[in-house]
This record gives sequence, structure tokens and C-alpha cells, in this order.
Amino acid sequence: MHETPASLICTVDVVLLTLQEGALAVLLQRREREPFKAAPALPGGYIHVDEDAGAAAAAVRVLRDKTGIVSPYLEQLATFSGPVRDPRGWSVSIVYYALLPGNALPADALLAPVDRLPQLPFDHAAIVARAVDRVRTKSQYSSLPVYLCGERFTLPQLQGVYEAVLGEPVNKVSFRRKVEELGMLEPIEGELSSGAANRPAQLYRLRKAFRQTLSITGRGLNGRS
Amino acid sequence: MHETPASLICTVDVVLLTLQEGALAVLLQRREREPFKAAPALPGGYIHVDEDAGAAAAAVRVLRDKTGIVSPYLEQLATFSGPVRDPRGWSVSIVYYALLPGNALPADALLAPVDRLPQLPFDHAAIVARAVDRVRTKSQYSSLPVYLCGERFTLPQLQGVYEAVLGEPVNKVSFRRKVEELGMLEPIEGELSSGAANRPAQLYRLRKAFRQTLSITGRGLNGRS
DNA sequence: CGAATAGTGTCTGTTAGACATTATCGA
DNA sequence: TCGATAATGTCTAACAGACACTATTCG
Repeated sequence: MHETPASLICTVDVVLLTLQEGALAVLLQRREREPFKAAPALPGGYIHVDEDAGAAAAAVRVLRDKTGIVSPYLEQLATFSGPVRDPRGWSVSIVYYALLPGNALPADALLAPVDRLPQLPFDHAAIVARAVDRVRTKSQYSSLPVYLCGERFTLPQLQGVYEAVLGEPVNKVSFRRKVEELGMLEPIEGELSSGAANRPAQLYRLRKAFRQTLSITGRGLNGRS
Repeated sequence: MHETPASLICTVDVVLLTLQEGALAVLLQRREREPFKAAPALPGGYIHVDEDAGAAAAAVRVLRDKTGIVSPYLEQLATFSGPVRDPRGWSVSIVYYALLPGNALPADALLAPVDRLPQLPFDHAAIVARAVDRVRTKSQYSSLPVYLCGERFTLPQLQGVYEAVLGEPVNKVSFRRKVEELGMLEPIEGELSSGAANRPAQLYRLRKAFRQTLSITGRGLNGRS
């Protein structure tokens, strides 16, 4: 019937999540142009058909050019679309999400805790909510949260990250059993004393084979629904 | 920097999966126009910015107009994009997947078993693979496969559907425990004798509250990876 | 030594799967 | 009665969570 490719707006947006003071936070950026110029929003931009090899590549480029960040973990979240989400008209936004340790961000980065977001333009609030939901769900049965840690970390630190993401305490013994069985971490010889008045914790790092992958556990870390 | 909305092709494709002779099969359709005219492919089409309320609505419309089918379950799978997947140029395809019982399809529907697909145009083979993977994964811990059954079905039938989707046998006792605990089915008073020379099985149907939702189990049906 | 946190051993309740038993149909 | 499949009871092994105990640091 129709053949009109029709004019619609197609963009890529990135939800970059990190931990700030023990809570998930999202990277925002003041918009450089209309609509909603100067308002804080998710970093995003048009696909460049002359240089992007795909939407994922466009997301990498947008994040790099707008914030200077290159994230080791980037995954497609979903595509949001419709006639009303953008005042310019019918629009499509292919959304990716990324995870980074808090200290990997520039000091002047604009971060907002995900449960106390400012007013966001477009449907960006809904997009952030979906990203958070995805990360929480996926963290229940995978090693996803390691991307929120730095290169080297202790098991108590990692457990804290899981607890921050899941929003509930995690059983220490079960947690360590799972980590052991996933086999994705290797101990480093140096330890972490940090001067604390207690027994120092063993430092670990991701095994090379798990740098770009996730490790999946059959039953989940905690028996949540 | 750039401001070019750039010309790209934006379409919606639908992976409709069903069971045929105890195996997952995908609905294909001969393409009505170039490129790949007359080749079997996933049903798809352009978004109509003047009538579609979103990509999901476009998927519903495409499926209805091209095949007459209205599926009770339709979910976004992912968005595929890039410069080479469509000979017409840089393209974006927002892909949805649907599930239907085999007998709900018109008799002349073109079905192909997912593990013996014909040559498909574009990246449709990869898209089907992703859809199958999603359905299998999601079936491990949810009630998704009920959408592959008709209105009324017995527990042995439903178990058979799970086994067909997962590709492995399912423990009968555990299966029935899970179904019970999910609480999404209700027995119908009539039974199914079907004239077989054995004890008839109880017929069940989905409870109203679960018509549009999935029921999620914490640990999965079988302790797969 | 005492406080504090890391790391481990062990017990217990829950859950999944195997197996056996009973139930109910047609022939 | 027999064959076949539905439905259920029960035992066991695996696993998660709770708790307690040991280890190691600083002050």
C-alpha cells in the first residue's frame, strides 16, 4: 500500500549509570540546542549514516564526543518511539546503557541519583527507569555489577556494589560461594589494608576471559522473584 | 556539531513464532516489492507517522494488514541497524516478536522450522535466531510458553510445549509444582478424554489476571545455566 | 588486649529431581 | 483385566541462608 519512508527523527541516547555515594546515579548533560536547550538530559544525538557502522557504534561515538568517556560495557536497552515524545515530531530513539565505576568519570560530570531525578525532557525519565530496572534484574543472576567496580576491588566492596544495585542486603556466604563458582575473578597478590584497623581484604580483578562478557548463574544470587 | 537528520530507512519487522509438529517455527511472507521481491522474509513495513502511535502499534498494524493476525503477545525484541543490512542504504529495523498457538494461523500461512530456515534476505536469519534465543531464555523462568497453547490445554500438553521450546525434557513433578505456585492457571470442569485409552487429563485455562502478563518464577523451571 | 572487619566452617530449611504408587480411562 | 497416561506421594541430593567461629590488622 504505502511506500512513503516518511520523515521521522532517529536518534541514539545513552544511559550511563554509575555509583555515587552507594547509590545508582545517571550521567546527564545540558542540551546544547533546541528543543529543551540547556536542560539536563541523557547524552544523545543523531545517527551519522556516513560514519556509524551501526546504532551501537553511534552510541559509542555520542558518548565519546559529548563526554570523553569510553565505557567497557555498552548494551542495547530498548527503542522508544512515538509521535509525542519529541516536540519536533514522530521520533525513534535507540537507547543503550553503560556502566562505569564512579571514579572513572570526569570530576565535573553531572550526575543525578536515579531515585531523585530532576525534571527530564522527552521521555528520558521513563528511559532511565527502564535502564535501572534492567540493571537490577540482570544483576540478580549475572556478574553485571563488576563493571561498576574499578580494575581492582575486594569481595566486600563487590558485595557492597551488589547491595547498592539490588537495594537489599546480600548473604555473605552465599555471595562468596557464587563468585567462586562463577570463576570470573582472580586474586591479586597485593592486599588492601587502607590503614583500617582490621584484617585487610584480598584484592581481585576480572579474569581476561570475562573482560567483555557476563557470567551467568543459574539460580540467581538471592532468591528474589 | 552536525545537525543533519540524515536520510535513513526505518522499518518494523515481526518475528511470529509458533509450534509446528512439536518444534518452533517462524511465520514468513513472500515480499511484495523490491528489494528481494517474492523472497520469503519476516513480515515488516515502514512506520506510518500519520497513524502509528508507536513502533509497537506499527508492529501490530503490519502483522494485521499483512497476515490478518492479531497476536495477544507482542514484545519488543531489539533494534537492528547498520549500513549494509539493507541494499537500499543505512537502515533501522525495530523488531518485535509474537507467539501464537499453531492452530490460530491461517492454513496457508508460510511457516519454516527455526532450525531449518530457508535463505532469508537482509539480516533476518540473525533476527530469528535472536528471537528464538529470547523465547528460550525467557521460557526458563516465566510463563511465556502459555501463549503457544490455545485457550484450553492440559498440563501434559503445556509441559510438552515447554519441552519443545527448551529442547530438553522437563521434570514432571517440578513442573507441576511450579505451575501450581505461579497460580496463573485455573481448572475447567470439563475434562479432556480425546478418546485415548487412558485416564483423561484436567483442562486448564489462563486466569484473567494473567491474560496480558507473564508470571515469573524466582529460580527457573529447570536449573539451566 | 580490644575493636573492627575479612574470611571460613557448619547447620538447617527449602527446593528440585528421581522414583514409586495410585487413579482412570478405552479396549 | 490390561495397557496407557494422568496425577500424586515420598525420598534424596543440592543449595541458599543463618550463625558462629577464626584470622588479621590498628591503636
